[in-house]
Amino acid sequence: MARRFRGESVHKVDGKGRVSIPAPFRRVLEEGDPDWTDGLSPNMVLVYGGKSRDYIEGYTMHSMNEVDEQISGLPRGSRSRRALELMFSGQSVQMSVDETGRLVFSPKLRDKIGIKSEAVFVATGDTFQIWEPNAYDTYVEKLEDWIEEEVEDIDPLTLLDNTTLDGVEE
Amino acid sequence: MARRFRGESVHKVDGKGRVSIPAPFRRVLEEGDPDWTDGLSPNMVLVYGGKSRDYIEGYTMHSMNEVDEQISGLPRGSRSRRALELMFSGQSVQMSVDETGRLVFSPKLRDKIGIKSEAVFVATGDTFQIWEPNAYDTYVEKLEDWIEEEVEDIDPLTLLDNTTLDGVEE
DNA sequence: TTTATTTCCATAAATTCCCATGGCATACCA
DNA sequence: TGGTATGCCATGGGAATTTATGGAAATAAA
Repeated sequence: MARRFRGESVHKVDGKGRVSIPAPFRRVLEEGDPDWTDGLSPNMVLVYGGKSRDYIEGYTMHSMNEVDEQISGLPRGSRSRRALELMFSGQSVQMSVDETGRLVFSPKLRDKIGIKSEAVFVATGDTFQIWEPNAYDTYVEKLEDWIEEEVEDIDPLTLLDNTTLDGVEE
Repeated sequence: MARRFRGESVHKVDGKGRVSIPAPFRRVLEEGDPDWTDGLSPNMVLVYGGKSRDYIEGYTMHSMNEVDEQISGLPRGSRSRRALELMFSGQSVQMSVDETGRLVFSPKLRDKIGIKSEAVFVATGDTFQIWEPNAYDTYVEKLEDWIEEEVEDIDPLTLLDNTTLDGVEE
């Protein structure tokens, strides 16, 4: 069972676009890179596709391979396959974490989500997301409000019971 | 059936945020960590999400895996899934109990529930809660009052009969 | 040769690791 | 059966690492 990303934290983005990856995330990236060995810096993939997404998604090499394989399973030339290929092959970058645990956002990436001087890293299971802080706050607030009103009960886990498939919007 | 947490106790929080985990809880954490073996220190997860919660929730690795898997079962991108991911992946931390049986609360965690120099650990079945002592007292009082007035009967166990799931909002 | 990238040092603050001590229990023993 | 040993538990202190982050030097690109 692969280790999962967990936690959220904010990091500075300097003029060159350099950002520290939260240390615990690095451990997961290392474990998730089949080529990684001790002193090396792990590889990973950032997906910035998805027109309406206002975050970038980070994958371990392992998770990305899984996605790639699933896509390969779709009929060649089918619309869904092409769409997924565009997003996960085209609109993504493979990069390696540098010696000091940072990665570099190209201007393109920064523009995509409007990052200026800080970025938020948020775990979401076997991937993580990178947000512009304000956008993230807004997102969290909305989601929390929704939880409050949806879950009269104390425990959000009751959400697991609602088989109600509420719209997969956006 | 997995071993359950039981009991409540107060512990000092030092300047670095270190707190001893009640020894009996440690035994449960050990049993609940699939990777744990004899001399090792068990891993565990603290969940601090939930806007209106004024406590932090402790999970064994096992319980947390169960939750994670259930969440993975929800439709990708659905609102409930995102809400749960935010709370259980984003707003949580994995950590390991140290050699001396302690764990470390980051300032962020301490702020969340207002912990200063002491913390209360309370068992709640297969998870436990961590409270700021005063907040906990208040909570307990309210709950006891509620029991008094709601349960004319002498035995609280009669509550088991009421299938009525009325939320105990604080 | 200018601008943009990488690499390579530098460092303060945060976090982990290691060692230490007083209390309590329970086990052991003569 | 009074006393002593043994061991775990709660807590503290300080040293040793690891992070996060900045800046300069070295390379590559335009």
